[in-house]
Amino acid sequence: MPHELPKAYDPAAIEEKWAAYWVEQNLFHASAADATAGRNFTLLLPPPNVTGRLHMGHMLEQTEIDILIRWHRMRGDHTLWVPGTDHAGIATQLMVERQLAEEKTTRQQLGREAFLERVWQWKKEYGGAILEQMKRLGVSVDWSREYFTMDAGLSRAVREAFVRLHEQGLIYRGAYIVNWCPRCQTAISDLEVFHEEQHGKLYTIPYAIVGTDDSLLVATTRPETMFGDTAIAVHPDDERYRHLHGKSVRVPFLGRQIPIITDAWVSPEFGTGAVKITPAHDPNDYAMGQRHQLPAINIMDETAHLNQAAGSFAGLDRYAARKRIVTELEGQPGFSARDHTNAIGKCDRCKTVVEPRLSMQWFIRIQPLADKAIAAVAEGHIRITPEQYRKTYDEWMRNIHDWCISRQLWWGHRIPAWHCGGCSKVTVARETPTACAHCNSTALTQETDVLDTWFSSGLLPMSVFGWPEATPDLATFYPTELLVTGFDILFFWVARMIMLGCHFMLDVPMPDGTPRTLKDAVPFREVYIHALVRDADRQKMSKTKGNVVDPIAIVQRYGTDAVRFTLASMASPGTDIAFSEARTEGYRAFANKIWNAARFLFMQRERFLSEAEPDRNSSGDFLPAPHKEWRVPGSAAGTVASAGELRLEDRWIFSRLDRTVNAVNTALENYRFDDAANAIYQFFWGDLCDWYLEMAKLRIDKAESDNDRLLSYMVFSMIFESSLRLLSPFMPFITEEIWHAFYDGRPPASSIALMPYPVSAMTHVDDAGEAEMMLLQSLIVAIRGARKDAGVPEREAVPVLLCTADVSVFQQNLSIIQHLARVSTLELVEKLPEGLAHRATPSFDVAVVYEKQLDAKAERERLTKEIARMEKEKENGDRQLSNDAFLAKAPASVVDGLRRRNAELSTLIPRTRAAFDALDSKG
RNA sequence: GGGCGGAUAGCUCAGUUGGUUAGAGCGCCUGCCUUACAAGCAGGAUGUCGGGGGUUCGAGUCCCUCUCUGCCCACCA
Repeated sequence: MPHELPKAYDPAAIEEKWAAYWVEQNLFHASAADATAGRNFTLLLPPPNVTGRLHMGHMLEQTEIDILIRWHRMRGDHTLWVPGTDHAGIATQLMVERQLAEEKTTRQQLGREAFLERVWQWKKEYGGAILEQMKRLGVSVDWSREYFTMDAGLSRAVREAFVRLHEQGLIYRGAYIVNWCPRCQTAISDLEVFHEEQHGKLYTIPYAIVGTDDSLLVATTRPETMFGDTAIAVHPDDERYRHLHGKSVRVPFLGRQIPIITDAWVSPEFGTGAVKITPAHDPNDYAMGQRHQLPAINIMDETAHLNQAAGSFAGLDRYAARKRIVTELEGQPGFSARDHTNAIGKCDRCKTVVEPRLSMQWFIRIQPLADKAIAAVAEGHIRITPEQYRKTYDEWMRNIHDWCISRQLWWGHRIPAWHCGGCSKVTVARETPTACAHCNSTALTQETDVLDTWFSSGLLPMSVFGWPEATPDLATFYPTELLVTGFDILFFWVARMIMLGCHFMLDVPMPDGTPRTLKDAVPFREVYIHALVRDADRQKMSKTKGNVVDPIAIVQRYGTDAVRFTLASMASPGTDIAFSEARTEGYRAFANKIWNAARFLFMQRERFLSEAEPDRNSSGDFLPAPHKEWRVPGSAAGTVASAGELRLEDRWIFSRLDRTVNAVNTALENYRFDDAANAIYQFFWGDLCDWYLEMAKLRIDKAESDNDRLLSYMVFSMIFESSLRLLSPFMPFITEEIWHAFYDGRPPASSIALMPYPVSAMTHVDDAGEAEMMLLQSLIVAIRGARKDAGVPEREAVPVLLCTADVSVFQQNLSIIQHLARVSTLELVEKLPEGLAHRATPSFDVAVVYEKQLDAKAERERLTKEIARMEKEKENGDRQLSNDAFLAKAPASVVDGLRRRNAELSTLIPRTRAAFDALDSKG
């Protein structure tokens, strides 16, 4: 019995049930086969790392996506949301390595094969956690399409992409200086390095000049790299060093001779104006080494310990070496150290200081890809919202460097390249080759490096639909419509998807066989960058600060719907979200409000013998014609209209709903989740519950006719049902529960999520009705206020005197006024007597008759303020209206509005003043 | 070093192309257990819209400048 809903809403009691129901029913499955009607709305979930636990950022992202997805689905679009997880190379390997460390072993001891087995095992055991958490949030993804970036199909796509890029000459291998993480023992891309200001020292070190007793002072922050020095550079125009051009110096400790060279890159102002050049350990030095054909001496191993090239310093860690060098140089003439702050690069994953290191790596020649990616956005094939990020994207794309895609890890897609033992050349192939492509030797060993994780995720919009096969899925769902993601992976992921998608998909013909252009090669047509979720004090959430809010915990406390609504209502574009539990509490109260409105409805339902049974609403309009769509079983004419004339409040609430529906749809079109949420909130609570429901209550109790009773109940029913559908994308759980109860076991669909979303053509907007209702409301509010001033007990009905030019609206709605403002008699008078609690408005003056005197002091204060405010406003208005320039230039509507308001004020001010004087005379 | 954003009520934030009285939620004050809801109802207080200057008939909104504050990018040892 639905009307026996518990008094307070308990989300825990229903959410698990519906979450499971949605998954079991495979409710959100979409296939290429049923893409017949409506347009496609396809979207990829940014795949969380297998190592991940759900955090507030995920929840915001998924809430926003789910709102949009549910909205589109209800609007009749062919909607697909594809979930999956990312193998997250470094992060996952790190996780398992830690586990091994606890067992006092290492991956090296285990060996590659066994280690990978361990990782798969780990993945099987823990990798699904985040998806399980997502299920709890009720996100409407197509679970039957769940993927993992190392699945066979996706791995095949990775190999295919690699081979093709290689064939096209866009992948090359070579020894270049890269960012090396000595802890992870792998190369990482520029993006995986973050810079941090660090207080260090700038050392000045004397290098003996060959053939003289002098020395050249060289400034450096990294003395330990001196063993790899192959030159000292000065600016060609630096007069201080002109005499040294062409001379040599000796590297301290080693005595090795290196030339003094000139290069305009050197800035004479910094340090001593002489800079040591270490091509194997600094990107700038590397570039200079190239320009001057300098040798590069690698002095460190992969753990950043010095090697044989460092002479007696060999074996020392880079920092130990620095310390010893400084100790040994201290006291030497010319040596000095001063404080110096500079930004140093650290590994994104493990925070270890990155070592620039010369090593053999694989790269993508990025420019040709970047060109297409720039064009795709510039030509409007991809829209970026908020727009400010478009510039960021553009700037990054234009300054892009070749992408180092090889990683010296074990967990990941192994590079499909084989080294030949015979000719030592490389064979790149889709499947394991039997012989070297160059010399036919069979002595092949596969490349040990794996690919950057982002290489595979960059292919996802294609690969999840079967690329490189020309599958129906690829034809139907590519390009996806929208990508919703955080700013932090704009370059890592978004940019890569655009580059790879544009590059490869241009070669895939359109479903009708015509060649594909950039417009349809893009992986998505729109990118929406969502906000960052911070804590209530605007601090970034981080484990170290201990301020991380666990979404699941919050969800358990307040209900998923309340948390979702909180996030939506705070998600205004371009601003971070300060997540506050106080706000969530407020929306839990909102959920409770919805719940109780439902209880009210169900209670009333019991009172009607023949229940109103809403028909399925086929057109999607929330109420294109209520008298057609809603039948009353057993009634003669069987329509709402036949039950009686719609009253003012009925017309008004239809009008308000129509506006709200319009506002919500418009807001969602523009990603204004906040506007959408607020519009619904305001309508449901402020209009429907606070006013309509109260009016319906007394009509149902005391209506003059049975028809009118039924009518008010039915209107409330309809509005309520439409509100549920309107709310459903935001609060899927509670709306699902109540909606099923609403249909009492005979729902028109298996889920409210499959019902049409309310749309509005603004045909129910009733300006006159809204104006009349506003007048009625303002009278009720004025009486309530006056009652309060007079100290009337809450429940006591009192006589009220009203002075107004037009009494019709009040007359027609007398019973509403009497009940909502607790009025015993409403008497129309020419002039209000003095000394009563009183309110003046432009349209009427009203006073309550109550013997207890009002608090004259408080009343005087209130009126004084009121008069001052109005006088100031009038003054401003008068000034503007007497200004010819204003009259000439301002639009007529503004001038008219001001005139009208000023006219109101000129009657209001004296009336209010009279009330004030009346108080005065009473003492 | 370059770029982007923010500063509006005690707190967290809205405020469309400049246009009449700057809004919401939470918090606060007062009164109510009114048979949907005390997670509620009703009433109420609160702002020199960061400072200064300018454009305009009119500026929270546009321009300049200053202060404070986030964030991103960057190979100067």
